[in-house]
Amino acid sequence: MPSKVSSSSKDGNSPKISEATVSRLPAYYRALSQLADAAQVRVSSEELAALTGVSSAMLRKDLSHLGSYGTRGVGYEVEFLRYQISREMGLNHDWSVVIVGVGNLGRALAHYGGFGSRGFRVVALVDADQTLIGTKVKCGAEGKTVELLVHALSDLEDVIKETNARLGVVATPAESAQVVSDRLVKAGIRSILNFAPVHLSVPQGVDVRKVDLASELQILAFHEQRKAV
Amino acid sequence: MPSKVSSSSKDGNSPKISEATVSRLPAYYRALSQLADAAQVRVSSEELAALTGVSSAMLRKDLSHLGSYGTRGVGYEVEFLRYQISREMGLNHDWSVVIVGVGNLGRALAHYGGFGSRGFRVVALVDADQTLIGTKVKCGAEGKTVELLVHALSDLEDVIKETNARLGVVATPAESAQVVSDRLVKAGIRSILNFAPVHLSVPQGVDVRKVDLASELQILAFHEQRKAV
DNA sequence: GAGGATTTGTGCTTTTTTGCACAAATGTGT
DNA sequence: ACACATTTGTGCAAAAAAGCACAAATCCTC
Repeated sequence: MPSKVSSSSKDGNSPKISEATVSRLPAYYRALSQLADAAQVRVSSEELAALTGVSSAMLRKDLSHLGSYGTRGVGYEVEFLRYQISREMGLNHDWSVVIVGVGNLGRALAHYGGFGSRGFRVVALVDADQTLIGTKVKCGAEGKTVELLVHALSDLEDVIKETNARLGVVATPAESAQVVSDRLVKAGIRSILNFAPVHLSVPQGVDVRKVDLASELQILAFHEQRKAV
Repeated sequence: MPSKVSSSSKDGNSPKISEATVSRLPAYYRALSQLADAAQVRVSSEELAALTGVSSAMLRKDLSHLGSYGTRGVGYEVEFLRYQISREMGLNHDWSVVIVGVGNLGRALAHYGGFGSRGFRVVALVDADQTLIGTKVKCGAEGKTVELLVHALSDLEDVIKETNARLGVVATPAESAQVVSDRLVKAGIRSILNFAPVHLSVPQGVDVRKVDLASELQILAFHEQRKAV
């Protein structure tokens, strides 16, 4: 058999990048962005691994799943690798995000600059609270803030259709999270980031990622307790 | 060898609960709290698993690492199991938390009710911004809010000593996160929850958990892109 | 008090993830 | 042109996690 057969870079069937790898790609991407900002041209697996807190072997294996983008004896080109990761993760185009729940957390998320700078744009705010509906909330970090109108929860479907939102953020109290989630799914959203401290049950094909602040502290507390011998 | 040798419930050496199990205990604890609030007395592994989004077999194996707290043919007693988990995780006493960085996110965290209701108490706020230092910020959810003074970053060590804080939350911009982390460690903090989008390097013995909002959205975006066939 | 219906706890298997070590490929210097 | 220093990519081994299936223990009914 000759050296290469047909591993065309865009096979129909994706080569199944493992979940563990996917969860680390954002960190690599961020570190590469930092390096690019600092005008660094090349980076070794050792250096990039140190920046992201993984072992260099793991980093290389992770990257090898995307393709063979490094040069032996040299390293990786920062901009090129960054582009490849962003393409693989779908960050080369913007993603529209709808935030449901405009309490303290929802507002903080709307303000958060990290979203806008990484291909995410908050395009809609929704809440059930009558006293919030119709008010305007600043979105985005300093530099390019936009004011968004808070829509009624009853208009959720329309808002999603109009804004073409693909990602939904649930920042409501625990009690309403499941109901909101159901409506997001019914409106066509298939990717949900959940900040409410409850498990959301969704039909197959819908992804939910949960961020639970209290849980994180509890995990820390567990280890902290063990340290105190 | 006879059936049981000496598995006394409190061995000197902890029986090594796996990290994956630890990361799920908070979810079990929360679900049990809900059930307790609803005055439910018993729960089966099947029911509790459904509430937390894991398989019943996994739930049982997780719980078996803590001890044998269920009754075959019956299930688990809600209050008893809840207590056992809380004890194991060190939630039977309060943990003092210092939040560094009182921007949008830091304030949202301070407000967040989920902390207080689960054994965590925000006891100090610290920031480097001169215009924030000395101002007062409301802490805790509705019901029992407390106003806390924002201290100067330069007083970090004193504040930690006075308040006896054990857990540190980094909610600063990425640029300052590593410096803040170093100072937290130097002041004796060995458990850090990091919201800044950078990897913190800390000496051995210090735990860091990272919550990265943008990363979560990126992971969702990755899967969302794959769905679009 | 015996038999059947439940439901836990766990040994074993399978899958996933991590880690090691080294061959393959590149650049460099003489 | 050739030996040598680097650094990637990867096969293989080890460890961790998840899943299966069933024996052991309990309750309920008659």
